[in-house]
Amino acid sequence: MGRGKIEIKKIENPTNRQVTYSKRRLGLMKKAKELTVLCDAEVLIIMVSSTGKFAEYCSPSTEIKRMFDRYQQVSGVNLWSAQYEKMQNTLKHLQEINHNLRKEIRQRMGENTEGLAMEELRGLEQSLDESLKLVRNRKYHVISTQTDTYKKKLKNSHEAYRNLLHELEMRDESSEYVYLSEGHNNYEEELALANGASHLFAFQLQPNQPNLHGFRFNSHDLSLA
Amino acid sequence: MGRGKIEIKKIENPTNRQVTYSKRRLGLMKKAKELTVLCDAEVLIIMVSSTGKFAEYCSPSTEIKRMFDRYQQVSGVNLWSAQYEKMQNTLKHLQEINHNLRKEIRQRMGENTEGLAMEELRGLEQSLDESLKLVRNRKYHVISTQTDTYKKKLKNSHEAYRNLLHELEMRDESSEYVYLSEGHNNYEEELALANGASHLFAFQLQPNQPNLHGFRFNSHDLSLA
DNA sequence: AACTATTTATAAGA
DNA sequence: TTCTTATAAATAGTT
Repeated sequence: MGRGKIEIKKIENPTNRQVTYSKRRLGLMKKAKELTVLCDAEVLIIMVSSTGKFAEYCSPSTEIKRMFDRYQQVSGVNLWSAQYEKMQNTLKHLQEINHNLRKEIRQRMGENTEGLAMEELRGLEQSLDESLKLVRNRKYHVISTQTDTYKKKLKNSHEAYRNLLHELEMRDESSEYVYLSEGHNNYEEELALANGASHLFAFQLQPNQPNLHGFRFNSHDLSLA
Repeated sequence: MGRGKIEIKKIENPTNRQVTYSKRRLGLMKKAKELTVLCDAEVLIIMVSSTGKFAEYCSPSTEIKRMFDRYQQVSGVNLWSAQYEKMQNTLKHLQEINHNLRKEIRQRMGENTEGLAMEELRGLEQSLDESLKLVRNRKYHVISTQTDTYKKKLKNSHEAYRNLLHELEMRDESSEYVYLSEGHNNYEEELALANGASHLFAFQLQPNQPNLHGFRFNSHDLSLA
């Protein structure tokens, strides 16, 4: 349809090719629009020229995403299958690991041990025994550190107090204010009060007894997966 | 381009519309093919008729998926961002949970306890103590069950053996075969042999000593995430 | 589905 | 690029 008939094969002259592309691209778009209107159809065209230029036509009231979704359904080709499957696998793997971790925690809490063989039970017992020792060591370390700190603090305030008292006595021997220190010479009692954590000492006295009315170590939330 | 000029508006007669759709669909395809060949371009057409029939054209050497990916890049529209983000969030959530679970396991193994407060340490210690008791109970239960089983087995075979021996003696008082039973009257030894698990007894004798050269309870693989 | 009068698209040239 | 125009191609209405 032009001044002369042409053979349908690649136009070698790049300029000619470009010109023809422009003209025919517009022609194709026009035809697509007409089809859309005349026949109440949905049309999606995506084009890339040999120079890499994009062009698209999408019939009004048609969403590209929806079009592709429907295309996927009809063709049975899943365009995202690669990415999707990859992510799905990662997800599955994570959930599996998660499950195993929860299982291990449960076993380390002494639950679900029915399926364990004798050797595994022995291993678990040994591991728990070692862990308990480590935690106790850590606890004693924290206790001693805290105690030292409070002892020093108390000693310092005691000294400051004595100095102050001494100074007052020196300054005003006939003062009406009398500071009585006898009632406060119980060192342990003052230490506990300064500490503000009386249970800490109760704990020190019976370090292996479970604290039935105090804090309990909670498992992390096991709600997901 | 026909016997008469037509207005570009929806063809109300359904039969006519369908016929026109068929004709023009083929025309559009042909144009697309020609464009592809003449201009060395890539073309993708997806069509849906008003009756819901799908049709597609995709230039050779063009993959729909690749075309679509490129389209996304150019248009900047991420067509499956919703899905993708949702999965990404799930992944992130799972990894977080995973991290917390590992942290709990490490703490239950007595590691990474530096960050724990006094109360948490006490709770952890108590939990480990309870768990250890549970595991030991379970172990003793397994041991006693196994031991009972083997004792019964051994008793049965012993009886069977005695019966056999007795029968032989009755049948043939002058037999050349003499069964000596003295060497096998060590009950404990036979039990251990029947058990096939001599370490089990070693373990029974010192149930609280770590087994330094035997099985160790292993943590699950912590390689991922 | 085939025909064909007519409209439409476009190749080549300006 | 855009316009022009001769001509090829597409197709509306008919059979």
